[in-house]
Amino acid sequence: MHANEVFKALADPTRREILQLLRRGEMTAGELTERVSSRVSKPSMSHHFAVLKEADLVTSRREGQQIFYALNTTVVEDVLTIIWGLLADGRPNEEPKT
Amino acid sequence: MHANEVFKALADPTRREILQLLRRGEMTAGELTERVSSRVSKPSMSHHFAVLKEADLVTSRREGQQIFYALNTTVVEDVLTIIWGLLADGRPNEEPKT
DNA sequence: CCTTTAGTTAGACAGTTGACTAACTATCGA
DNA sequence: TCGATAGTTAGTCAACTGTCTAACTAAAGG
Repeated sequence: MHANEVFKALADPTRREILQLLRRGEMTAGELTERVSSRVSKPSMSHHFAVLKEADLVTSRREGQQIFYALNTTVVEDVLTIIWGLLADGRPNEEPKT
Repeated sequence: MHANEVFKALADPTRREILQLLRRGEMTAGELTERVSSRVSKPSMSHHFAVLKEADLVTSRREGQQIFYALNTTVVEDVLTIIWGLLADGRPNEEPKT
C-alpha cells in the first residue's frame, strides 16, 4: 500500500471532489470535467485522473470513445487502516462515541 | 475542519513518522528530531511541527527549555469521517469485514 | 478516407514545498 | 549577567505541482 501516493492524491481539493462525484457510481472523464466545481481544462483533469490511478484510488475502463472512471472501493479499508495506524494507536481505546 | 491542511500535512513521510512517534505519548521537539529516520535539521523539523499544528493534528506545550508535542486525538475521528465521506458513500455498505 | 468527438501526452510556466545555513528568542544554571 | 542548550524565524534554493495551450491518439459515423 503506497501511503505516500494516496495522501498526495488526497491533498488536492479537485481530486477529492472527483472522488466524491464517483461515490454514486462510475462516470466518464468528460462528465467529471463538466461537473467539477473548479472548472479546469480537460488536460488538467486527465492529469488528476492519472494521479488518482497511480494511488490506486480509481479504476478506469474504456467504452468506445469514452473512458469511465470508478472508485476503487477495495482501497477504502486500507486507507482507513493507515489513518488509524497513524493517529489512533498507542493507548487503549477511548470510549467509542458510537 | 480543514481537510486541505490535514491531507497536505499527511502527504509528507517525515510528518507521518512524527505522528507515529507521538502515538505512544508526547515527546519533545529534540527527541523527535533525533528519532526521525530522515535525520533532517532542527529548522526543518520545526517547519514540520508548524504544518502539523496548522492542521490541528498536534498540540504543543512548553516546559522550561523544551517544547512537548502531542497528538491531538480529538481530530482522529474527524479525519476518519472525512475519508469515509470521500470514499465509502453512495451505496449500501458491503458486508463489514469485522 | 475524412471529420468529429473524447481523451491523453508534451511542453512551458508560476506558485508551492521541503531542505539547508545563519541568526534570533527563550530558558536554565552558575 | 554570561554561557550553554532548545527551538524558532528568516532567507535562499532546487524540486515538485497544478495549470494552461497545442498537438497527438482512439473510436465512431458518414
